[in-house]
Amino acid sequence: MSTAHPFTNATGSDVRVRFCPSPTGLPHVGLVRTALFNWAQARHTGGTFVFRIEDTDAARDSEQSFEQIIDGLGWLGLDWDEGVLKGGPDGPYRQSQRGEIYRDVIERLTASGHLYESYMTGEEIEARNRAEGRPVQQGYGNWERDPEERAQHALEGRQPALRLRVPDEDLSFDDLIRGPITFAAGSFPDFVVVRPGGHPLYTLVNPVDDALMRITDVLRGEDLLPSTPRQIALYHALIDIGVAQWVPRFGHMPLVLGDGTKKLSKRDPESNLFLHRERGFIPEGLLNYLALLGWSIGPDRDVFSQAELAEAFDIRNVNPNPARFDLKKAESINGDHIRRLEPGDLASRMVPYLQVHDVLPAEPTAEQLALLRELTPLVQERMQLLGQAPELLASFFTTADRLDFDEAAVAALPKNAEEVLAAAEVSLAAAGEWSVESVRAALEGALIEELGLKPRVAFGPVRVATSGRRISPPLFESLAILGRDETLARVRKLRTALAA
RNA sequence: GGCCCCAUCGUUUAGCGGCCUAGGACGUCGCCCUUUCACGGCGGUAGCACGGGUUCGAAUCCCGUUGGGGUCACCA
Repeated sequence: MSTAHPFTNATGSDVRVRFCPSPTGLPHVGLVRTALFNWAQARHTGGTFVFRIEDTDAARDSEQSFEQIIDGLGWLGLDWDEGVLKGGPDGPYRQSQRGEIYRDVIERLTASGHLYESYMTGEEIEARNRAEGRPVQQGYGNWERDPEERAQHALEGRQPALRLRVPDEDLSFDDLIRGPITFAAGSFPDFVVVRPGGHPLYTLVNPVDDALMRITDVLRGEDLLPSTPRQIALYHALIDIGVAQWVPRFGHMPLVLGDGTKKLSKRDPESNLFLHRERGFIPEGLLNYLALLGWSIGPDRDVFSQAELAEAFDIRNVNPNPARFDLKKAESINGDHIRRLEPGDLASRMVPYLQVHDVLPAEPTAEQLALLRELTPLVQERMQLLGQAPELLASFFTTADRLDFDEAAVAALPKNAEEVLAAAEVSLAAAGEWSVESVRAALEGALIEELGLKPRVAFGPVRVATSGRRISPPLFESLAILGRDETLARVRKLRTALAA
């Protein structure tokens, strides 16, 4: 490796990483994982996290997608130090606003002979490969390095693209995750960096911005590994003209796979960040699970906070194997994090989910919020997703006359359900002060002791009557919260329904 | 096809030459707790792809095979 083109050896607070998505489509989990690992590396080293937007493809980029990415990062609590919406010394941070900067670099690269004009179209390249008996997949043959070749096409008055003249030497780098990797000289041809008409491409602007923003560690998906030697070649050119001082380190993170063996596709619903949010993942849980895709905080442990992640994370400990997105495990981790929340916090987080399902109105009353807070401990241990809250809690925010009984739950009731309910009604009506203990005493006395029923048979009908469901929060606690009148009304309602 | 990457239970991960008769978690199965569902507890199931080396000793190092994946745009 030539000493003229050194790699960086930055450590600690000199580390600079970046996240630079292209705003095309919905944020997906692979994108989030990339952001997360970059964030974690910056926070762990005490370095700087730069957030840049690569919107150089007007045909595919959208403002909506940009806003969704901002929304997603904000929701997850992945904050950046320099970049979009925040500013910094190297702005602007949207590539669509950096045209002047690229024009200048392109001019200097051309003047120094690193770029040359290329007039051949894709069809011409293919035709020539066929004519010369080369495999078409080999692509461009660097023919226009020869000024005479160029001149022929130029005469036709065409606009040239610009290609980087790649060095005729092996290109190696020490991948932070995979170790030493070498690409042999000649394994890729001179590539286009500027379209005819002057529009710069990703192949140029990505390394140029990384250089200008003095990025030290490029952490990205494994799918970009094959393009790394091209970027290093460009870096060498940028060092030659004084735009860059060194080549960054690279770390290629394993791909996130879908159900099969294939990369998680954007079409796959499991890849959609917002779908997970809608289903009730909390940021703590999703972040924790995503971190587990390729990384581990240590043996015998897999539930941790974002702060603990930052404390322990090191990109060099990331496992190079591709990892499958396992929704079951993700939900389990999420459930663990829900259990870690303060009840008051959990209650507030459930509100939007309850509103979507009309369990709560857009403007809940203080009484409703207090009731929700009171109910939270009853459901906290039986949820993996916030989206499960409406099903569990709906019956507490309605009245007997509007309560619906789940058909399957009613159908599964024992034959003597009506008799059970009658006994329950009498005993509950006669119970003294209404409390968890008095409700328990009344029901156990009437159903277990007097009727001699098994608890399962005894309490099932009462549960269905009061919650409308087969599954509910703990029964006695639920009844205590519902109150005597409401409880009795519901028991009577189910009795009537069964008698009909 | 060329180039490149990867290879431990179904999944994910620990393991960085002896601590491994390979550990954890999710899943799954059984049991306990229990008024449902959960939570929790206990126990079971199941893995180093294969073949050569190197070494006193290999899941760990090297080579090969096989398998999987990525990438080969005037997209990013």
